[in-house]
Amino acid sequence: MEKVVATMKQGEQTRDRILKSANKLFYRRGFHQTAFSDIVSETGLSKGNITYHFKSKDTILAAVFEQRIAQTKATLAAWDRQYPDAASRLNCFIDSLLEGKSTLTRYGCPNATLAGELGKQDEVNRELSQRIFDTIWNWLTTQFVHLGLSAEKAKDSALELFTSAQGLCVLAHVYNDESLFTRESTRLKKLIQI
Amino acid sequence: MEKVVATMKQGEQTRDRILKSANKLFYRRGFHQTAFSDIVSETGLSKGNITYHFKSKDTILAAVFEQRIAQTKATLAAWDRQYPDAASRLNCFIDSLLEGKSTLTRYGCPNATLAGELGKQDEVNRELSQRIFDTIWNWLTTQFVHLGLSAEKAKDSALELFTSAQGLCVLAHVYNDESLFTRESTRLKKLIQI
DNA sequence: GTCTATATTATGATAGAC
DNA sequence: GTCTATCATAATATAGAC
Repeated sequence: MEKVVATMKQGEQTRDRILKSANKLFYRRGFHQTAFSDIVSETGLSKGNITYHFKSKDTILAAVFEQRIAQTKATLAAWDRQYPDAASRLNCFIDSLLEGKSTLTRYGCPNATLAGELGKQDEVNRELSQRIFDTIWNWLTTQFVHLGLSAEKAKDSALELFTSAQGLCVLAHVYNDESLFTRESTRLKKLIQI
Repeated sequence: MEKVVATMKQGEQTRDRILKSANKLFYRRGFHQTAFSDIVSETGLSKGNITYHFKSKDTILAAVFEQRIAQTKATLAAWDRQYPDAASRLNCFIDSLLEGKSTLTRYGCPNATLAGELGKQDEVNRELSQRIFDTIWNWLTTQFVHLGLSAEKAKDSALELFTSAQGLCVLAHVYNDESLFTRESTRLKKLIQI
């Protein structure tokens, strides 16, 4: 989970601030459309200071990926702690789409759009995206197993739910229409009725 | 449809050649990752000549969009002419995914990835992507109506099929695993059984 | 650790010869 | 209509003062 700011040293805080801003910008503008100067504006730090903490833009990207992977795992672990039953946990997944629908519509899925931009040529970045997707797919599969499905069937159900969610993000983004999320939520909820 | 090269004037042929190369590059590398010099290499033309036909990179992009919209309409119209029944036409849609699975896995859906890259800030480009998506969604809806569904239900079924296809493209791309297409094709085929 | 200033490249766009 | 050559700019990366 996220460190409490008060317990961080100054350099650590700065590093964290850079990462937060970069993550936001890479999501909202895209990686290549985010210039170094954008990160300067967003953080309020100097270019030199940012370079002190990350020697290149690619280094920032790698750190952003690591942060996203950790964040994804943390979120899923929190749901696991909060809800003892798989049905409620799967509900969390769908509800998180509905709660984030406004942003997801405006900018698409953060992981899919970044993967789409970076995965075309760079194999390394594609694999980092894959790690995030794998974390989610495995977690979904585990929940369906808890609902009583076989390993095989659970993975299929997880795939169906995951692809539906991703497809929904794509269409909502292209149409700039967040009502697609509520419109399809009924069907999504049906997928978790076992 | 595409003009026959023999009937084109020289300038028209050049213009067409630029468009074809740019479309390919924008798909495989992304718009911002495609430099002017890449189009020069791909076409074998000089930079000056390309500029003569399109005054800027954005002008090329706009023309690529128009070409894609026309191409999408042409493909769907061809299926309409070739197959009298809606079931066969919907089969064409699914089969086209399977036939293109290798490229779709490598680079994602050409329209979704371009929309993901360009739709984040530029409203105009998002709307051009939307026109392509709308062409497809409307066509799918029409087919489901022909199968006997009400206008409302047909649009829902079309949405489910379309989102599934898009989600599939996202996951296959991230996982670099084209077998996901064959794996999910059974479920997709079920969606067109009315 | 943080800043300002500079170097280096590469990109999109233009000018002008043929 | 097509080419070569050049310009202006914007972006990443680096150097060095405080």
